[in-house]
Amino acid sequence: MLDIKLIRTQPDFIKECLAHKQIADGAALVDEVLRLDERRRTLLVEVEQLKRTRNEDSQQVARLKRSGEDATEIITRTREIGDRISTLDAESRGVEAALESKLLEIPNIHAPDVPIGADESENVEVGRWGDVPQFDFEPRPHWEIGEALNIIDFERGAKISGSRFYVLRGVGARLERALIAFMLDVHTARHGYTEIFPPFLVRSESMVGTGNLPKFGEDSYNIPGDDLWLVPTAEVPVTNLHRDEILDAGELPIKYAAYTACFRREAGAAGRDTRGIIRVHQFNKVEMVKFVTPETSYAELDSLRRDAEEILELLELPYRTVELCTGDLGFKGTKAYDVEVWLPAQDTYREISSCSNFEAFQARRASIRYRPLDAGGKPGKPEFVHILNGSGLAVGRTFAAILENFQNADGSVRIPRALQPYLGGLEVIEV
RNA sequence: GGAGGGAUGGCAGAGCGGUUGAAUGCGACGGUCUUGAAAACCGUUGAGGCGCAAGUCUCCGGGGGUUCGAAUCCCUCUCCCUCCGCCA
Repeated sequence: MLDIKLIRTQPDFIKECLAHKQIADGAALVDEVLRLDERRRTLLVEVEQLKRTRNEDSQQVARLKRSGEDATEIITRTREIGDRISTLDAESRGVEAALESKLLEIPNIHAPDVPIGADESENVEVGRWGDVPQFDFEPRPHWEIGEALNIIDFERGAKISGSRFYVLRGVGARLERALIAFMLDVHTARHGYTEIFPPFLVRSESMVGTGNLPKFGEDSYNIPGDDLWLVPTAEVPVTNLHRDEILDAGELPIKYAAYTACFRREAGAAGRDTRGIIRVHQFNKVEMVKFVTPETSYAELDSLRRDAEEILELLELPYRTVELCTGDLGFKGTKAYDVEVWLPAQDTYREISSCSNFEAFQARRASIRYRPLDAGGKPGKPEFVHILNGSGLAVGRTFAAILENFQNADGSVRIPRALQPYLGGLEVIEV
């Protein structure tokens, strides 16, 4: 959520930012917010004046009654004021609710240095690591390798749960578990994150806090009778850990790493990535979430991205990192990097981590603040923290990348050295 | 699932429907005293909206209601606790 004061004072700037984000009705949205905000403040002034009068009158009633005098006249008069207040309050609540819901639909604005662009084709590559493997045979896609090794079972996954579900078995199941443990170990032991194991079901409020509701409800699975949602990412429960809290400046930065399964309906993805485990309804992911002071958030974004990249380096997987242009930045971010792993069979890099700074966008929605210290070290007024998050990494896609990058001509797959201890020393997966 | 009890400021804990945004204690911060510290004493100490400001309004788990007036009464939701049932 954006600061209403910013919209009020710089509406044209906001409209321009929304246009860069390719938001078609951005200007109309801003105008509607301005209109509602104006109306809200007008009502507020009027109703507050009436309430003041009522408060004074009520105290007058109290005085009269105490001294045993008659108060019926003033009570009658105040009753009318009360009715007027009820009417205005009702209208005020309506306007307030409308304003709130509009505000929740307005995307975040981008940081000033983000490249302007229409879509992902205008993202800017900012780094590249590792040598793309050369094969003296035609590299096979991970779904073929996985089935041949009898570690991925698509058919039975579909039987049990439908399309875009799969089953891991044997070494496959263990590899998945190994990756999760490995990633969490690196982030906690080397990168200083605190491990969190959150609930996989969250309430609507939590989804609103991170920006997954009200606009993107179709993307997630909802449990209708219970107002619960299956987490689309650990970002949702972990960010909401500190909802409605005021943190001490000394606690920041707070860095959490959490594994969860992630559930996504992929409603708009019909026909895309239908094969393999790149795009499925349930996948595992280790997520990093940071709560930081505003001055440090862009430096924290850089280190967050590095923390994700280092996992790939330790796993010997080639990747590149792109900075998202305004058109690809999405709803919540001010600035974001995608880390993309090399997938030989697709002959391309595919997103395996997305690292974003949201500045105060989520903090404002979820009311997560901290108490800054002034020059003399005294605690001041609460301010919103900046929140960032990034995948570290998408486990299923890492699994696929390992199969494809380390495949041998005979169908076996080499296990990267860093992962071997997590697989009982296994060096190669063989048929 | 059934039966009860509860939710108040950073924490603990009062609060006959009428100067209660809220006693008191602890904590924190500032000061006095001290070579320094402790103790003692004094003072300060919630959040938000509108407003240039003075100020004003709102908030005692959330929402709604009764009333001239609600932390206090009523309804409802959420969460927590105790007992029973069920259960990995």
